[in-house]
Amino acid sequence: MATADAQSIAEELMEWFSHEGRDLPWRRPPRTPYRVLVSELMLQQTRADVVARRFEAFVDRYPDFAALAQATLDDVLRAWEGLGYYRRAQALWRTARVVAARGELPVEREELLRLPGIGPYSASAVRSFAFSLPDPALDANLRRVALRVMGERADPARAQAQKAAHGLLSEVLKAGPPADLSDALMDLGALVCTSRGPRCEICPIARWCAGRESGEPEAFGRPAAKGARRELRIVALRVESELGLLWRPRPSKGLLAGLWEPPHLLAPEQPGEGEIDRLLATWGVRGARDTGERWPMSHVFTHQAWIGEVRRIEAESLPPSAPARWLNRHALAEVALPSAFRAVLSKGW
DNA sequence: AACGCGGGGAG
DNA sequence: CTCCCAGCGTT
Repeated sequence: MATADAQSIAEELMEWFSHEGRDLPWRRPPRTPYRVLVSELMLQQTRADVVARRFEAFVDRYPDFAALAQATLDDVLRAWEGLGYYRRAQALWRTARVVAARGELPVEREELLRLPGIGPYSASAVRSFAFSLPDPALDANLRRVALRVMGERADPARAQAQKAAHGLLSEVLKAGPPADLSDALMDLGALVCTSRGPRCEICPIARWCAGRESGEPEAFGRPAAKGARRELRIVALRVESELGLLWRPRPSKGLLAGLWEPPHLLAPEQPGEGEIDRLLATWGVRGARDTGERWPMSHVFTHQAWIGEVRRIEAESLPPSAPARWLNRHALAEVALPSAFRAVLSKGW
């Protein structure tokens, strides 16, 4: 993005914002650090129009850090009722106590990040809205707008995508009043450059937008679809000896906790033969011979899908590395086997 | 990187 | 109904 483009984008945003910007309670003067912080905590994962109905009652009851710090947590939680994510109310109250004791809200990013409930977004929001510093607050709106302008397909949650968005928007915020430009970018994301059904025909910065030029602006800047699970390739081994099949218990926490598993490899790409050999060595298998027999297996979880094959291996009847064990037919019937690995037992077991 | 955490608005 | 929202803290 050329400096001249950042300048032009800033000018168009300011012009558009002057007549299309939203009138939101926390934007009205005085835009003090306290009011900014309260609004930002309320706005975490909560739409602006919902917060707009609740903001004034809260700051009327607790007008400043001192008032909030003196309240009991129970009272603050009651004032938060209906807003959800009640942990935010506790964090705000704790931060108020720190600030009331300290005197004022810090300006430095690192110091803000140490306060309860203030993460990367809120720290930047305080700096841009309360102190008018060119520090883009990368919420869902600003990420989406930036990634569409850049034509960047990356998942907005990824660090790499955020770095790119930060670079572009820093330039824009330096080309005008950072607080107003941040307001404008938020409103653009909420009213025009929406997650679904963006209205490119009325967008003031469409001329600079690669996403619009591509003809599929919706394809950029959206969170990875919930249903779109990660696909992993799997090679599971049916290692046979005269004593049975090789299995071991999985860790007691996490996916399929405590169930039993056979030797297998999971990776985004098909594993190489060397990895199979190392896997067998790790399990303490001696005299392994690949029979060449293979059959397909697949399993779909909520968050990931395994697609691959089972390979039949023959090995010597020597003790494997703990906690792996040879399980005969009787033992296999006694332990818990995830259905994901049932395919290992087909073809004769 | 992936979850859990509330509740509501929009399509 | 599903998707998504001015995210953070924890693992």
